[in-house]
Parts: sequence; structure tokens; C-alpha cells
Amino acid sequence: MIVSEILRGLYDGRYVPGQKLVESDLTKRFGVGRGTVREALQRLEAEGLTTASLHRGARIRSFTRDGVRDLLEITEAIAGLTGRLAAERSRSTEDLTELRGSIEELSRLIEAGETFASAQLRFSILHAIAALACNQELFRLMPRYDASVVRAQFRVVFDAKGARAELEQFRKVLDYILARDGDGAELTMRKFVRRTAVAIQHLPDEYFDH
Amino acid sequence: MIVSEILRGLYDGRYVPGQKLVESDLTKRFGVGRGTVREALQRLEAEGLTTASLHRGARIRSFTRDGVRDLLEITEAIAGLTGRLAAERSRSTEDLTELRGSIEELSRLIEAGETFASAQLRFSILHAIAALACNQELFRLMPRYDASVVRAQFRVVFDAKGARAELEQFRKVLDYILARDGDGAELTMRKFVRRTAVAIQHLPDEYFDH
DNA sequence: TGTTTTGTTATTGTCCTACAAGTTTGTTAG
DNA sequence: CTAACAAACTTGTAGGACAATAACAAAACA
Repeated sequence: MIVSEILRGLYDGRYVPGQKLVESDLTKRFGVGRGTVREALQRLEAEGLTTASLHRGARIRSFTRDGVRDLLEITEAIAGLTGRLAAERSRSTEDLTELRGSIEELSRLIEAGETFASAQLRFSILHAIAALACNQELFRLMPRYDASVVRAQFRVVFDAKGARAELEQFRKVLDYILARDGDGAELTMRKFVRRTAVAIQHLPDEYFDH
Repeated sequence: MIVSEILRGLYDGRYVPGQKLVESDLTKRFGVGRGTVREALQRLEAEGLTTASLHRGARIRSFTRDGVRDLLEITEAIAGLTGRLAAERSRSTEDLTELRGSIEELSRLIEAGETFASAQLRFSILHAIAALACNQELFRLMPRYDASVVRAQFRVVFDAKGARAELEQFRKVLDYILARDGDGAELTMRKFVRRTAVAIQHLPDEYFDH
């Protein structure tokens, strides 16, 4: 699939924010028709990974300082809602124990330096929390790939230290969910995003698009 | 544009939730190629107006009871954020006076029974509030058309009485924005959505998809 | 030299046709 | 009435053609 391949390429640096995606290149690269490529590009745009303008084609998104602030403001609100709903609505105890298991595995992966695997597991943990929230619409919003662009563009922020801090937040959220404390879960999820937002805003200008 | 035409058709009942959208019909109806139709359908799906499944094509979305609850939970969070940011960040006084003018005009349109015009103005008021929030990402989320489906499917809820209640909420939000009261603006915007959600949940089963 | 104009090229937007893959509908036999 | 089968329809995908536009390079001019 073109979309997942570009995502993967974004992770390991083959694609970088701002890069142009030319249709004819992609048809050759993936051996598919132009229609298929165009559909993939549209999907990428809908999910926030690229921006397109008329007769100019698609580029991988590149955030300005304000742009990433705006995105993370919304992400914070959505993450908070997810935490709250998970705490207030989760019923399945087996999902919760599975979540605890995933968190501990993430801890191992981080310490082992398995960055790609831990990024994937991190995503699946967020997905699991969204599942606890029993809200299907969250799944329509969650796989938005703009988060992947943020991680690619501000890679320095997502180091092992940040990962450990995130891990701690995951543990706290899980406790709040178990305690059915909606306020606590919301606040923790929000802090989890805001910590990232603050770290990014502290970066110097050269990390941002202009 | 196909998208806007279908939106319009959804408003005045030519398209109804659950209805199938066949590519060949649309090519004839709009006199465009199949590729163009497919792109339009994809855009509609990305924006939540239709759902598509493999080899079965696209249908206009039809909400279950839980589905619309889920959607409005998220809408409430986003609307709350919009209100908060508008109160905390708005600087331009001319935008504010223009907003006040739009609200008064909406009042006139509602009393005159101009339902389509008032629906459009209502949308542009929400847009104006989002503009006050100074967050470009909100504009990427706002034009999601799933709200149009909700209005089409649960039409009875959006009557003149509801419109007047909304109007009152708009006035309150504007006051909170002028007072730079983020908490008040957030709460009012949230109530504004929740009122709709509650009204919809009170409808009998036959209004919902199963 | 620097700037404006013009022409070339590359890319996208849209259309068309064709065929394979899959779903839905209709028919017939049991 | 049900199940199996066949036909018709719809979608998914490939590939080609053409016009519209943008990006770039070259030429003309001040």
C-alpha cells in the first residue's frame, strides 16, 4: 500500500517534510496506475500528511511554529476526551490487563533502544485507550497521519528521555482509568500532549517552516 | 462541484441518509468523467458524509444511536476549544462587531422562516467564531460534512424553536468572548452542542439506523 | 547588468476505454 | 421454500490522450 509505504519512509527519513510527491514518480515506484496514485494522495491529504494546491501537486506537510501549536491544541482536547471517556466508560477488565501488558512491553522496547518498534507499540497503546473509550468516531480521527509528520519534523523532541516521560504518563492514565477517575485521566492525557507541545515550541526557528 | 451539489441535495431531501451513490449515475447526472466522480466520492468519505466498502460503493452515512452520540461527544470537545480560544485570543474588534451583526441577521432570518438561508448563515457564524480562535487547524476540521448528515437525519430536532435556542447561545458566547472569559465561552459552546445531542437521544428508535 | 517578456517543458486535472474482481439479482432444480 | 447456479451490474484498476497551468529557461530590452 502506497500510504503505509510513505509513512514508513517518513519515519526513516526517505521522505522529509516539504518534499514534493510527483504522481509519475509514484506510479513507477509502486507500479500502479495514476488513478490509484491520485487516490492515495487524496487520502494522505485528507489525513493531514500532505498538502496539495491546484496544478502544483502534493507536498509532505511542513509545520510552521504556529501550525504545530494549532494542531497540538486540538490533539490535546481530543486526547483529553479520550482519557475521560476511557475512565468513565471502560468495562472490559481484560482489555485493561492487556493494556498494562503493552505498557510494560513498551518499557522494555524503549530501554532496548528499539525505536521503530516502540513507536509502533506506542501508537497501538493510544489505540487501545481509544478502544476503552467506546467511541467509534475517535477511530476515524485517530489515524490522522499529521502526528507522523510532527514526529518526523521535530524528531529531536522524541528521544529516549521523552519516551520514558510518556511511559510514566501512560501508567498514570491507566491508574486513573482503573479508578474510574475521568477528571484525572483527562488531565493526564492533556499534560501528555502539552509536554510535547512545549518542548517543540522551545526549539529554535530552523526546525520550523516559514 | 459534485460535493456541494450533494450537500445541497442532502439539505432539501433529494438525498437521504443510507442512500446509495452509484458512480455511473453521478457521471451522467453531472456530465463528468468517472475518475472525477470517484475523487468526489473519496472526498465525501474523508469528510464523513458517506461510508464506502469494497466493491459495494458509497452510501450516504446513516447514524445509529451510539454513532451520533460518539460524533457529538467529539464535536462538543472541539466546539468548547473553539470558544475558549476565541475568548482568549481574539484581538480584532471589527471581526467581533461583524459577528454581532451576523447574529442579529440570523435572528431576522429565523423569524422570517428562511430555513436554508439561516442554516447557511449559522454555519458562517460558526466559521467566524473559529476564525476568532486564530487556529488554522480548526478550519481543517470544521468543514466536515458529517454535521450535515446529522441535520438531515434528525431534521425534526432542528426546528425554529431549536434555532432560537441556538441563537441565544450565540449571543452568550459573544458576550463571553468580549469579556475574555475562556471558561464561560467553552461551557456555552459545549452546552450548545450537548443540547442537540440530548434532543437527538430522546428521539424514538425509528429515526436511527440499526 | 538587471529586469521584463516570451517560449519551452513538466506536471497536474480531466476525460475516455478496457478489463478483472466482486457483489447483487434472478432463475431454475430439487 | 430453499439452495445452487448463471447473468447482470458495479466497482477497482490500468493505461492513454488532451487541455490547462505552473515552473523554468532563454531571449529581448532598458
